[in-house]
Amino acid sequence: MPNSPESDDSQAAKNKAAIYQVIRSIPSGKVCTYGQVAEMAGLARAARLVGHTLRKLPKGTQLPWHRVINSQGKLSLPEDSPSYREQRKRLQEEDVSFVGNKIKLKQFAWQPHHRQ
DNA sequence: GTGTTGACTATCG
DNA sequence: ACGATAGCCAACA
Repeated sequence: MPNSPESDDSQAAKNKAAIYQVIRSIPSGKVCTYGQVAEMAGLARAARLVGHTLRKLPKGTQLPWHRVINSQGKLSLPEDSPSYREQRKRLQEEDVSFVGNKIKLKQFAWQPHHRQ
């Protein structure tokens, strides 16, 4: 008999939920890259999907989206955008320090396999 | 259905 | 360290 594949819509909703859950688990004062979030959500090589998901976040979301940055240690937003300043402000309030416009990933990257 | 875009990333010069 | 390039994949026109 034919398998019962879920619709693309349902799968997309599932992926979004997985991405949300991963981001929710990032502790304060730590950051994750898009690729890392995708991998932890079971979506390897879907870094751009994480970006798309965050871009469409509802305005009043409680998700700590500001803890997701790119692999260069920079924020993936135009520096002149309100969102950029919001993200940077929130991170600095969590004691995540910037050097120029970059974060030291070696220091602030969340390593779930390491004991804190 | 096809081509373009983008809150990505690894690699190269 | 930095910009250009190619690969990637879902959303959008």
